[in-house]
Amino acid sequence: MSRASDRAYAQVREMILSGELPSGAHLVEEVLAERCGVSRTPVREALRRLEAELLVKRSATQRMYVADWSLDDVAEAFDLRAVLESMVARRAAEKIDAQTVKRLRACNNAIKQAICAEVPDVGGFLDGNREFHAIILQAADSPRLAALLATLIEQPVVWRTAHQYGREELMRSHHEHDELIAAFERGDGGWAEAVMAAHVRRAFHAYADAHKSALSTDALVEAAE
Amino acid sequence: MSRASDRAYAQVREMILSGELPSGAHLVEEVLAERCGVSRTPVREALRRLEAELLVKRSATQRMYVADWSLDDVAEAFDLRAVLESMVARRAAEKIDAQTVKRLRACNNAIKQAICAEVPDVGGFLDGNREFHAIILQAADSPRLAALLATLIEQPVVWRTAHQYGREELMRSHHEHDELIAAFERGDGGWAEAVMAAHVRRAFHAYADAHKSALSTDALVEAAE
DNA sequence: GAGAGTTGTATTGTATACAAACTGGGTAGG
DNA sequence: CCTACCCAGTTTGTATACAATACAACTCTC
Repeated sequence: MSRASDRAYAQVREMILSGELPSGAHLVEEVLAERCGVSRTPVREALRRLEAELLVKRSATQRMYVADWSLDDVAEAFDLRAVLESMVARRAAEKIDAQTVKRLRACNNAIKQAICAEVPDVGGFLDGNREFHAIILQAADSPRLAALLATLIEQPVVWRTAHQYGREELMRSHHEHDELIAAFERGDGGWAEAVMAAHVRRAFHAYADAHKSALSTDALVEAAE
Repeated sequence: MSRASDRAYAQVREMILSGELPSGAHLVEEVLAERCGVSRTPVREALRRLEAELLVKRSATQRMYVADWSLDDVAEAFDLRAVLESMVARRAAEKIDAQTVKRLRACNNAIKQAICAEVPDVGGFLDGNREFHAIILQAADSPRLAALLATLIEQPVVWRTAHQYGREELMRSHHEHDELIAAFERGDGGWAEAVMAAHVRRAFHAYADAHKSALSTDALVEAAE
């Protein structure tokens, strides 16, 4: 991540996801270039990548704006993730070796440690979670699938969701991972696929619930003003 | 397609798919720029797009090469297409209106015309086919799915396949379209999904068969040299 | 006062120049 | 003979200048 275009990508992405650049904001290359401390060239590259992720959209006349993600959009993205991650799980189950299963188990143990700390370590949970899914993606040995998922990784959405989780919900996630491991051990692609689909769909509903309560909070704040 | 980067994209892509730039060939920006009659800037943009489609890959040191697509890679791509197009079909079936179904029917009639000409009009078939799937994609109203499929549209593969088809096989494709329309009329997402999955998977095997005979031809040619 | 044309400004697209990084081969030292 | 290193030639990354296009405000006309 030392190249200028990577920094620009990371920074602009962060500005969007943090809300510093709100939905619909016009993204002017030169302004972003200055804020990132680089020239327009790497900013352009970053914008193309963000466009592919649908985080920014362009008008008919090539101007770039921050896309607005409605709950429907998030639902659609989770739908896709569910389908693709399930496919990953099935392929992984059919190809995985004993040693990789061992790594998954170790990783899921680390996740459990993070959850069971005195105060749940959400950061640790997220790192473990990321690694767990990365190992599976690698085991699936499918560059195209990996490429498609990369454009869908709404890690920030997962992040927000996890922070809403209580210990109990984090444990449910952990147990689903266990079930995935069991499916992998038996090389049962169908089982792995089904568990993964449920895993992602549950995550979506956790997000949606959090979203709804956030909306009501916003409404309250607005009413108070 | 009047912007230089679009032309560069189309031209480089064509050079790759036609075999003018063979698998593994090193893609030097300046050389491509000259061949396309543009500067390096639009070529770079084109290469990033092709990279996202996995038509070119980059080495650890940022050099670009033409990716080599084994039969396994093509199989993986078709797998993905089958899953995603099925999802498109299901969503479309749940949202489509009568007028759009009418357009599909008209489109499929045009396809039939092309097939039933004295000499089958493969170009017409391909145009109709493209339009048919585009209408469905539009009806599914899912920008993310559309974006993902765009990076998978191996139209050239479809093209090669269709040219191997006889009239009978073209008609089978036509009849599958009819069945899709029937599923749409009834709003039966499950049916549409299943038919579409079969449609794509059959296309893959048609490709694989053609590929195998092409391979033996190649082998013969090599042996003769 | 409304609408079409016009012009100045803002923004994106492309070309080019230069800087940084990699490649491959040759040479010195072990 | 092998290894490590270094140097010239390539190739990619970034900055900047300029061209093309879009936008918005202002006329001018009716």
